Amino acid sequence: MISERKKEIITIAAKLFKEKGYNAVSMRDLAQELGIKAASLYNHISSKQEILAIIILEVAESFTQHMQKTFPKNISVRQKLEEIIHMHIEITIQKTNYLACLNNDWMHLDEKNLAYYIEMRNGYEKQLRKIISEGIENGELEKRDEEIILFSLLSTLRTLYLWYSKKPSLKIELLKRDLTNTLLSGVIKA
Amino acid sequence: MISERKKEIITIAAKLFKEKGYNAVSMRDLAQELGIKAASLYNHISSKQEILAIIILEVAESFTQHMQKTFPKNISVRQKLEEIIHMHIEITIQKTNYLACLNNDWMHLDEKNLAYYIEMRNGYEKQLRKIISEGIENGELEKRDEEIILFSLLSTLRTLYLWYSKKPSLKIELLKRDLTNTLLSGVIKA
DNA sequence: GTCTATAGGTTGATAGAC
DNA sequence: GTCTATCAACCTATAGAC
Repeated sequence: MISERKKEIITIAAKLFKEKGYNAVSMRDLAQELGIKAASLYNHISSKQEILAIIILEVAESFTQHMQKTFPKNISVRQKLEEIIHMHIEITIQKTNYLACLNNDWMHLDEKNLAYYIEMRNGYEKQLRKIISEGIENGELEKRDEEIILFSLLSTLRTLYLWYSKKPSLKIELLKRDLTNTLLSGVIKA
Repeated sequence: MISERKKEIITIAAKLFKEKGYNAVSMRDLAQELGIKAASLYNHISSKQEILAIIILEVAESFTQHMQKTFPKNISVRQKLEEIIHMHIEITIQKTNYLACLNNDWMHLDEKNLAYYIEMRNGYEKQLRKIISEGIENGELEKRDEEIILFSLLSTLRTLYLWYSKKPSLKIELLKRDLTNTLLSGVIKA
């Protein structure tokens, strides 16, 4: 069980990690933001590492679960890609700071959690790659290098948090519509 | 003037910063990689900050210069975007580690250099935004939110280094062709 | 559940010998 | 141009009082 106080610590930590990075945020910084002393943090968490692991693994597991729900569906490749894009947008909006930590500080996980994270990331990419190659084979997608399609899609989705947090006025429905169209159909008028 | 030894220090530093981030690399780590002691580094550089600033500003200035060359050209919007995409690909290949530092550690620049960097980045985005809105107005580009086009393009180009370094077998010409097509025309077959 | 005090280690950087 | 020795500041984490 995670207490309310622990959740609060993790939420604030994620905000600070997003701004300055895991290594540049000290336990004193974190404690100060909560209005307590650094030593008091250890009544709620066991280490700085634990905070990082909770943040990163929560988002990573969320992506994995959603992918495993979408992957086996009996729908077109286009529909699968749309679902995945919308899922990334929703997680970005709900977990902006967590996502920033995952992107910037995953390499600072300890050995065991790092291995688990990389396993999840590889699994996710593998399934998305399979959706793309299915689309190329059945003619839904253009014949292009599948790694280029995979990573140009993923890199936009993974760094969405960077500019979404600068444009909070952007309506979710507009974002979903225009980003999906841009990623799937490009920008040049036919 | 930058001596050969100083260049070597900066090159190795960029490699380490890419792997672990600026704050997780100590002067002792850097010295060890060069086969000397940490104190000896200070015969060549004045501070750890100086190394970071040289790395980041060099790439940032390079992007700015190229954009200022492309921006005023009397060519179509499509051609301008193609030129910018190719420029990003070339800088990514030539300066992979420098680019990683710029992306991950720009916020650790000191006050003065941070202001200069942000000024350059804002200027770059402003000019690219202008190219995009020109394209929407003259009908070359689809009518979409211009911020969405701007940042979906930029986020792929900015994080290209992440996966290019994992796929060094990828031929530059294939990358230029398929990435340009994917970004400009999408992936769905018409 | 928070505090003070502190252990034990690492950090960036300097002084001065060679 | 590199070394050893060292400093002051900072780090994560623990012990024990309240």
